[in-house]
Order: sequence, then structure tokens, then C-alpha cells
Amino acid sequence: MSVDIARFERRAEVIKAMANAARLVIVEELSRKEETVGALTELLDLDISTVSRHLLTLRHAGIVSCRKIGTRVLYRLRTPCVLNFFDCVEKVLNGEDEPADCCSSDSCE
Amino acid sequence: MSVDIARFERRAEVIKAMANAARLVIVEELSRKEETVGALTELLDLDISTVSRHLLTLRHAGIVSCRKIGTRVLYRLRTPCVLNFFDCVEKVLNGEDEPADCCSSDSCE
DNA sequence: GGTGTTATTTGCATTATTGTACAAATATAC
DNA sequence: GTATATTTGTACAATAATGCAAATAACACC
Repeated sequence: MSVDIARFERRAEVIKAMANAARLVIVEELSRKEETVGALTELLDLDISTVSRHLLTLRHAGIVSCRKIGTRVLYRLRTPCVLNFFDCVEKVLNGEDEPADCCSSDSCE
Repeated sequence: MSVDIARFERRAEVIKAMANAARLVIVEELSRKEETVGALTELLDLDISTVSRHLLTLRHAGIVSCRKIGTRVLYRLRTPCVLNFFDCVEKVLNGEDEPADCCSSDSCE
């Protein structure tokens, strides 16, 4: 391999943290306001322990941060620029940003 | 669950396609010019069959497209806006976009 | 036509990673 | 002490990454 793969591994770690529907719901919700684990769990059909782990994933990636208030933990979006991902993702989903595809065979549609 | 999870699943599919170091190398390389599977394989310490599958993943997500020239298949970046991800990813990695974190305990750093 | 060569994809098996729930542990307040 | 909120231990299922070998595609040559 002739590339500095470690640099791309680090980038991929951040993107991986965004590569899950439940975590995207969390990110969008936190873009509106700080929320507790319990409140986020109500949005998602998941066990609270699972939501807690999703938040850990986002926190380890540096995307969210948290603060403790009594027995609650309030999570917030630490790097709102991740919301910029969505514009491009919608373009990709709509097949924008490209005239049309060239090869239409099975192996290359 | 009280959210339209399917919408987030679709978004996550696109982001998942970007959530791998080898595929990020491919995307960056294709941002410079069209390349064949063989040429991309030389950048990565992976079997050509693995690279072919990474390209399939990117193609299914709508991020790259391809065209056949003789026995070669040339891949190109279909939605260059994905390159915008990198700016934010670097910010996240550098801990920018945020004063500092609040909770410094084990459970909430 | 057939045969060989090159480039890519596909079938299959294996390993690694991720998502998940339940139960138990921890932390904080009352 | 009890009650509430969250995290952690553990196990399991689902998904993803990988290489090797075989299959396919496109061409060149005879």
C-alpha cells in the first residue's frame, strides 16, 4: 500500500460514528437542543442501554459531549458541522450532481 | 419509535459507504481522475477482488459511477460533494468547533 | 470460428466488527 | 435506606471485510 492509510482510518472512525440510522436521529435531535439519554430513548425503538452505547460511540468520535445534572446526563452536539453531511447525502440519494451513468449493463449500472 | 427511521436508514446507507478507510482512499483518488480497478488496487494493500467490492459498495450508494473501455472499467467520482465531509471530519479530529468538554469523569469525558 | 491474454467480477468461506437486549452495577438525590 | 437515570458486563445475532479460486467479459491473433 502506498498511501498513509492511518490518516484515512482516523477519518473513517468519525464517519463510522455517523453511519447508523439511530445515531443520525440522535444527531439531528441534538442539533435542536441538549437532551438526556432517556429523552433520546423515547425517539428510538431501542433499549436505553443501546442508546447509551450509541452516545458513547458519538462521544468517542468527538461528535457529542455531555454534562451531568443530578442523576441525568445531558448530551449536546459538539461539532454541528456534521449536519452539513446531510445536504450532500440528499444529493447522492436524489442522484444529483451528475448527468447520468454511462454503463448500463449488469456489472456496471 | 416516533421518528421516520426509514429516512435516516437511507441517509445512513450513503454515509456507511464512506465509513471505511480503503473507500476513502478510493474517493480521494477518484477526486483527481478516473481510474481503473487495477490502478486503485495498487494504492491499497488489498486483493483486487476486495477493491472491486469496495467499488461496488460506493456505486450502490451512488457515490461513484463507471464506464467500460475494452477490458478495463474506469471508475469516477459521481458526487464530488462527498469531499466536503473531510473539512468537518478534520474539525472533529482536531476538537475544533467547541470550547471544551464539561464532564471529565470516566463516564463522561 | 477458436484460443490465449488481460481486467474485472462473483462464489464461497472465514474472520472481524457492530448492534442489540437483558441483567447487574453505578451514581446521585431524597 | 429507596427511587431514578445511566452505564457496564455479557451473550448473541447480524453485517461487513477479506482472500482465494473460479467465472465472466473484451479483445487480439491466427
